[in-house]
Amino acid sequence: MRDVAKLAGVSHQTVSRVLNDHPNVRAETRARVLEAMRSLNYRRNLAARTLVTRQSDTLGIIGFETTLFGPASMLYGIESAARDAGYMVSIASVRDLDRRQVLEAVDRLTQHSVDGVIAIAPKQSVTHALAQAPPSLQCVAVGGAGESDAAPTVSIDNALGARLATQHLLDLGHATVHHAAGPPDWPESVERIEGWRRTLYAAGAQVPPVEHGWWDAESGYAQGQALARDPSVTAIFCSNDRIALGVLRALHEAGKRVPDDVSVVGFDDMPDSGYFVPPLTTVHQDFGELGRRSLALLLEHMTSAADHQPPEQVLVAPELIIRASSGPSPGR
Amino acid sequence: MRDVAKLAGVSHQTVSRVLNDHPNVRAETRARVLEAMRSLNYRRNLAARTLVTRQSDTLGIIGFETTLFGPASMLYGIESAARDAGYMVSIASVRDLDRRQVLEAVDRLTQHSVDGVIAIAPKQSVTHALAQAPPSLQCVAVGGAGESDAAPTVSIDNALGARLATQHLLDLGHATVHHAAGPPDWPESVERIEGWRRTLYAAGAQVPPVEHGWWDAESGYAQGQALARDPSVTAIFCSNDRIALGVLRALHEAGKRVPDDVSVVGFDDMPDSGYFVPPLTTVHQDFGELGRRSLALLLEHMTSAADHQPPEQVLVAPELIIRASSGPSPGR
DNA sequence: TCGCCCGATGTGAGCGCGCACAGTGTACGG
DNA sequence: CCGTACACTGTGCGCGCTCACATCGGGCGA
Repeated sequence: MRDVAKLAGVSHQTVSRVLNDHPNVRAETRARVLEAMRSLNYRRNLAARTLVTRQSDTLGIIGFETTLFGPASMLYGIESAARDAGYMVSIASVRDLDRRQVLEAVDRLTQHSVDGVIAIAPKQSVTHALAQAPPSLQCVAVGGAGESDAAPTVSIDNALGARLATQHLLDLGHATVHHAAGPPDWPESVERIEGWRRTLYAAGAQVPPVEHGWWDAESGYAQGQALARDPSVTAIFCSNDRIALGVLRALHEAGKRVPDDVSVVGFDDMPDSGYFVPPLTTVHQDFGELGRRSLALLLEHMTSAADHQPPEQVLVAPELIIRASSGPSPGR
Repeated sequence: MRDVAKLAGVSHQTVSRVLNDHPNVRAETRARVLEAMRSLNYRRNLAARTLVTRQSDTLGIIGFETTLFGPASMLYGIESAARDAGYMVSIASVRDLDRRQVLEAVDRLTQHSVDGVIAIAPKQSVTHALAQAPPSLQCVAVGGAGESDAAPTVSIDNALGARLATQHLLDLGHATVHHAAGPPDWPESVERIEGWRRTLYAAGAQVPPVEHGWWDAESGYAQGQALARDPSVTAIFCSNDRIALGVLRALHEAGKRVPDDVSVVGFDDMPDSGYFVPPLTTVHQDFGELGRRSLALLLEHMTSAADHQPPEQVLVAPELIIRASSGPSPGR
């Protein structure tokens, strides 16, 4: 920077002003400085800037299961929104969502002086842990938990999605809708169950028992095999597309035709779910939007850190995508 | 730090020594300093450290299509290996792989003074761009291109994978193997084609013409429809699992049974490919290993920056996973 | 004409660390 | 008894930048 100042014939402070777009610099001077910067191929040292301003223009992301499509998409959404806002992002992945690991991740990010943290946080333990973070650090949770008491949250309206799926199947004439659920300790899973249950209840339909599983096709396959044995099952709402994939295979192997004998609906709208056999009716989540909204929320909280509003909560509406896997009830 | 020094009754330098594990500190002194750090809840300011040491303990990752399973897995592999090695990672995603965007990403990372860069770089344009990065910045490319002239590279042995798949089908008695390829300008796709072609050639089998497509199921579906029309097709090697998914659907809709009429083999071993209908025989890539190896290679190059070895190239061997989608040739 | 204000620029300090070097005390051999 | 060696600790400095303040000069109203 000193070299630039010397070459442009100004003081280092004027260079700094040009760098930071201060208004009170004569246009000609600014041009001369810019020219000097270019010819010296100067780049400012952000570490020094961070040292004095105490802000790094870097955001931290606490990632969980980021190899899965949903989290990976959120990550991408956050990163690209952050770039547009002039922020860099650093990642701290977490193998499990227990308090210790989350706090450790927050700590690593803090050490590297991030200005804020977005946690991909499908379980409540994360928001709880986040509440223990230094209060000067703004945190936002994105992903799972609807009801957050600690941190501001952005999530999909899972209950709405479940309602859309369930109602769609009821409208097709199915007497009731069975559910292949995700893990019981994930709020996303729980909220989808609730949405499904309430919709059935509102329609006066019988509410079948729920089997829990993991989020993958293996679990869906197991649940599907059980459901295929029950002849009264004509419609299955699956808690995500991977589970639906397993259910589809189980039904196929049991000789049940989809959608003629049984209708299946998923959740997520994974990239290729339109090419399952048959193409899967599912609930589309806009993960990119989720990322963008969470970034916006974080930035908002960062600028107005003084006034302590109650933690906000943003819900993003999902959308039902109707494909071939759902059709009229066979009895109709 | 000054406060810690005061509380422990030592100088700031001694505190620094404790922080950096210098040997020449009396055990008792070290304990006193550590105690002071704990009681003041002291964390060292890494920005200041970076400023003086000129290294940030941060690595940059240039990401491309990180919502897909493969890149997302590499990202995760790199990140977790980096954490174990004491590094933080920052991400710079890139929408397209043209030189400008890649250089821009390198620039952003450089500004934030990363110590090295790993590029998830399935196309050669990236390694070329990487060569233009400041020579002080160590770069490693991971993912696609076998033949790199510029940067050290870690990639899957695509040709080997293709050979395993093709040979497997030939061994089952198929007269030849058709190929549903990926995009023609991706080295991964090209190398798989080459491996497939060479295997057929070595076996004296006829080499069918190749159709190119994108990496998704939609493209596989289109290719599959064309292949289903040709009664001589009994075996199809797909350039990835998503293409295979589309091919499976096309075959199913055309009334072809898998594997009775046509065998299908994929590439990637995506999480749920074992639950396709039927479960997909495929070539397993260890993306996590890829990430770890690339990190190791980068660190190696960073420590011995002086001696300019020719750019290394690491190949990771894939593995054939045999499932139900491949079986004996119907004519046999 | 004088004084005042404001835009444009320069000066010095210090952010929190690690490095080079200078000290201090203790042990040991001559 | 002194000198040397070594283990341990302290002192100043500067990394590159921004902030608060000082300075300078010209335009404008009284």
